[in-house]
Amino acid sequence: MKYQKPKGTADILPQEAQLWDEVEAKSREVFRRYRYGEIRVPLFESYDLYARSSGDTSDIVTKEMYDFNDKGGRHMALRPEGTAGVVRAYVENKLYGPEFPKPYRVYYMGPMFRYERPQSGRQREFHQIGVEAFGSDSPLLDAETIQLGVDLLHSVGVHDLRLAINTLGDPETRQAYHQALVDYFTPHKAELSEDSQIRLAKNPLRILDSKDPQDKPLVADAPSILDYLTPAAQAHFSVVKESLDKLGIAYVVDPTMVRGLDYYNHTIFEIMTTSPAFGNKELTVLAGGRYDGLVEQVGGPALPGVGFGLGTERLMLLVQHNRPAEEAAPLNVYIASLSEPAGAEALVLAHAIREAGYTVDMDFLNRKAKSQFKTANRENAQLVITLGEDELAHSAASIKQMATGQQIQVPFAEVTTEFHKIYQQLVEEGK
RNA sequence: GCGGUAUUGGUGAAGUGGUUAACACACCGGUUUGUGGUACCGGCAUGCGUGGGUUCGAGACCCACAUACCGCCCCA
Repeated sequence: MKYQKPKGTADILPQEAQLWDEVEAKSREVFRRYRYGEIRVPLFESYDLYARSSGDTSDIVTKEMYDFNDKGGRHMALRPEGTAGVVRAYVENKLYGPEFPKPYRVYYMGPMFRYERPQSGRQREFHQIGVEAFGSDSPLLDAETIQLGVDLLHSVGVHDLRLAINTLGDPETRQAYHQALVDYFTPHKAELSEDSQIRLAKNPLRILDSKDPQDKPLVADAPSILDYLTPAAQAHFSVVKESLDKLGIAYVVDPTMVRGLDYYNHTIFEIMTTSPAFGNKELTVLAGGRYDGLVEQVGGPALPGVGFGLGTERLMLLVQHNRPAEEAAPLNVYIASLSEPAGAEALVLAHAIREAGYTVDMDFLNRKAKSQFKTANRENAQLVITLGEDELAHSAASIKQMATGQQIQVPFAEVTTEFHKIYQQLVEEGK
């Protein structure tokens, strides 16, 4: 084969695209109710924007960025996640201005890119649906955002969710906890896995997330961030938990949960689900958190933000798995034509019937009547219009109702102007 | 980035170095005039991911590369 799709990309073919369309439509409806507006930002931005916002030591930056130099020598990167670009747009368009509501709420959906080894539910080009809300540091907004995520998943028929939350506290908390981890792990450095020894120097928080059995006993006894929260961070987290309780949203606090991006602080959360679609493994389908300080870091005012991103491919696996295979939408009319002049007439009638709002297809391969009927049958056609010598001679179409086999003659003029009546008479009343 | 497994028509695949790459499904056509199903008949890979090599002979063996899947790292 001469050309193959780039590694880690996928073609979404019409049948599947229809499902995407439905999921996106349902998402939009949920966002509308929460007063989120759509924002469309570039698929690529300056490399520095992502590098600085995600954190220089994050894996996304150090090994997963899909970056390139453009013809003008600018160092660009395809977006590895949605938040940075949205924050940039928020700042650049001064959406923090007094004329805009706070929180300022936006959602996006589209492709993201990470240069990594593909696996199932994990590609180099993948899609996310995400939301961001700027300008409020209220823990109630954290809770609302989580509720939005849950609603979103419910709306597309995904239940059986497990919500895990944690807090990374404020900068003061993080710094104290970082130090505590270093103090705890350093004496045991030799007992840590090779990966975790590197993490200890780069990002000790990540050790908590290690799946290496060698690290597990040490991680189990590691200090918990919950013991290092400043009173303010403590208070914030308490309100988030109380709000979730009040909303009746079940959750577990997982003090070892961390994020791949450095900009998070305070509340972070993941919604996971176990499904045969994932080989019965538990996978995170939606994740997010608060990122106070990011707007400022990108050059805007010191305004807080909170949001989440959900992996569309993973969601699609779930939705596909839950849904029974539905039969194709019926074709209203197929036009069989038996000669070239008949084909030309078919084109005219097809247009008129489409104008009337019906779906129409016809033959473009000059096939025999029998073959055309076979195709009509396979396409689940309700009516077949046959155009041959007789029909052209009398300027009247033969219209056959496929379910009953009944066939009638109708003048072309009537087909063109009164198709709605004909359809009702043949299809709807026939039921 | 590291490790493992795989790659044969539109699809599912058989093929364990030796003639024309099995079988099935799908699709297309036919069984005399312009009508759907079934049945029957016929057609449908000069080629086995790509490029090299070994051999008298390669879809089968070797090497490299590409891609997919699984695991690690990490993550949506």
